[in-house]
Amino acid sequence: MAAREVFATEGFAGATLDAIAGRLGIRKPSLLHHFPSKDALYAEAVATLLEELATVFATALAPGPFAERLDALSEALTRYLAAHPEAAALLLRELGGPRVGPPGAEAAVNLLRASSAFLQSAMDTGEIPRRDPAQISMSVVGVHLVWFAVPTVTSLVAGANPYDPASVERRVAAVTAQVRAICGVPSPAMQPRSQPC
Amino acid sequence: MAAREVFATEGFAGATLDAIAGRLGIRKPSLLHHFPSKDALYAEAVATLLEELATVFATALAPGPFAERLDALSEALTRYLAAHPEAAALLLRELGGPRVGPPGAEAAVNLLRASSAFLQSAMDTGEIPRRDPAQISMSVVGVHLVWFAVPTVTSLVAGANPYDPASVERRVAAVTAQVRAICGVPSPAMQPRSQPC
DNA sequence: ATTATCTATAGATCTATAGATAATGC
DNA sequence: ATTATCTATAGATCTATAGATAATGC
Repeated sequence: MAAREVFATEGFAGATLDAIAGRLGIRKPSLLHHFPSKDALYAEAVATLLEELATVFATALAPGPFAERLDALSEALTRYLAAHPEAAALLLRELGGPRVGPPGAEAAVNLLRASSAFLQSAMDTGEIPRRDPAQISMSVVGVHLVWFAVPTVTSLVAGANPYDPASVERRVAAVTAQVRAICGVPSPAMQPRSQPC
Repeated sequence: MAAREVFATEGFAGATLDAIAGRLGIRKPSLLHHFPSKDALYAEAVATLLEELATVFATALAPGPFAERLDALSEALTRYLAAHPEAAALLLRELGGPRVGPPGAEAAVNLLRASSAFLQSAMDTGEIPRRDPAQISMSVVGVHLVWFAVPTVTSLVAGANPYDPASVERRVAAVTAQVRAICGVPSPAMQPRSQPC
């Protein structure tokens, strides 16, 4: 949606109804015909984003061994964020701002709790070492979001447009390995010293 | 500074000069007596934040073995962000928004390049496996920032106020281990399988 | 540092209009 | 075929407020 992009780049207060309507090719009063207020428009933008994320989670977390499910989740999230350039910035703004409230905060917290429960079950079966799942979940979210939330900085530091297909592939590979490492999954590439002797 | 907090929580457009002046106990025209414009006030807030961060980097990166320097940096950054509750959110807003430009973007990119160079030197000496330093630097920044940038969500997921002293200690311990893992530093706690046999 | 004031603009409301659809009459 | 209704759109307008300036006080 056009509103998402404007809210993501300009912030709630900086996003004007004129700008959003302009992107849609209509006038401000027409936009307000579809939504009772700017707040309602914002709430809808955030809600649909979180619904899409919940779908990504549910799809990626299909049955299978822990490491594969973790990789699937990392890859699916990265591809979603790459395909929706406004998503990461909007999420960070929404979750951090004073506007956190239903439905934004609750839906996001539910996703993070699902992630923590997923990690907890892997700890219970001994697949990964016991750690505080909340500490890991928040960090994994950070790894995923920041790369796409600050595209200008990312492209300057990485030397490539992060939305570039080749760039996305490199990010998928890097993030998958990094998330494994954070969770404590033994990854051959990350632990060259742990070869059997 | 009071302006930092308002910019961080409300965003640039949402931060009113009245709100900032109110926190300072003065009136709006008095605030504009010290700064020529709102933009100048914002630029100053971001610039001083990045100068403080540069100091934190410089202090933590004192000579020593790579792993110790990395831990010192993780700890120093976490303690700085915990002591300045508005810093993480302001950084993410600034680096992600359309307002990225001197001095914000340049100073931040310099810090990230310093971080990448630090990692590169450890790869050159074989202390950590060769990876793209930019991919690691951005992820490490994500790990550090998001935890403190969305305090409402963090406290709901972690079940504790992130600015609480005990909570900060737990975060320092978790982040230090996670950053080591992302960088590929063998950490006994994270790699129980790599004991000599 | 303040009070008073200026100017611009934002969200929101009101009224009107145009195309499409449904219900009704012949 | 006609009338009524529905839906989306727009221009004009209202009200509030934001950033900024000028004049003044201490």
